[in-house]
Amino acid sequence: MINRGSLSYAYFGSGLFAARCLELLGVWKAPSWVVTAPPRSSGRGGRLTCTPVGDMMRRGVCGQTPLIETGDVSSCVEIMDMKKDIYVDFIFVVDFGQIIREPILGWDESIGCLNIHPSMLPLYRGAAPVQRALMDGAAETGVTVFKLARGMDSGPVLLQKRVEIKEDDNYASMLERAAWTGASMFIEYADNHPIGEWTFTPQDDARATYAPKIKPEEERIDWNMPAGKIFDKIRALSPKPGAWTTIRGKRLRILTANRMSCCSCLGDMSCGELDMSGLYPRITTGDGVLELRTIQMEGKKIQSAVDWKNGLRARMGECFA
RNA sequence: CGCGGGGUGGAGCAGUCCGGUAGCUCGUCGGGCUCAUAACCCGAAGGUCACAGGUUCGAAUCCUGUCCCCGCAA
Repeated sequence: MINRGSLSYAYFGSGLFAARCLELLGVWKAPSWVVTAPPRSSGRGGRLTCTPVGDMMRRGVCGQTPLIETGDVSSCVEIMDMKKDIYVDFIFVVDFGQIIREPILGWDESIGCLNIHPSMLPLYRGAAPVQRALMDGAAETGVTVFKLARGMDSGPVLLQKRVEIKEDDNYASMLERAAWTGASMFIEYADNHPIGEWTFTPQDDARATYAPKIKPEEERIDWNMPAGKIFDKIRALSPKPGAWTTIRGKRLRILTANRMSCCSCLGDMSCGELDMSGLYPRITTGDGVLELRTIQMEGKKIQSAVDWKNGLRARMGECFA
């Protein structure tokens, strides 16, 4: 049974994950209207920058779909008017960045607000579920479609699916896989189940864990940590905002690295010390050795660690700080 | 007008302060050594030093303007 023609939804989203989910859902069925955060002064020179969702809408990915940009959904008159003018069966709230309160939370003539969250709720509730799962070195995470309730990411679950985390995955690749999995899962369900038959299962709050936003100080690498932990941090923050260290007083971002399988015994080298003898630079950690693959020096473009090494004119025993 | 770094042979960089025949690591091509090699040795090609103007006997280097790339902070 396909009821593709009868479903309608509004879409509230701001970030990258929101933009990607919207893109995928839009192929299936375009939203009736979209809400995102307003452009804000950002980036070099403080120019106005749209959210990824706002940017996407401006590029015409959703055709002429109306777009509302507001920093305060709860008291946004345009949203109230839109809701009156264009009926929707539910609202998707994805990676939106604002807490949904009354009156919008109470707009549940049919379904209310649905959220796509890239984790196996009740695990990793909060702002940075993908990054936290990667940082924890998890072998899998998931994606959940649930109904918004008052507590953060605590509402009853409609759909849920596991997503594998591979050794070479990072934040970007996991975000993509979660968006793809979440959107396909939802589309398949919606195409085969009339909205009246959608069933929700409460979360087990006792099992809940939290994934707080990444704080800037967490982005710095402590070379005294074991190689595995550092590796996970690099993946979790790659490509943005990037885990970093410093050398010669400048910031060096590490986008990709490898754990060295065997030769984790570089004699008496100290933590953070560089070994430039191989093709790729290697660095000693608290436990084991990491091989740098892709880096970015402050003020420079992203480059292969090989290129960086070639131009570095490295001295013996140089260290990251 | 938020702060700052950078644009030099195919790649990454040094040289710029104190103007004077363009250098390093790597790659490419040719040759050699080797059972062999991403290893080693020898050799070669390849650059309007972002662009425009100015100062000068002479500018990658000093002055002025333009374009492009990037980091930080918000």
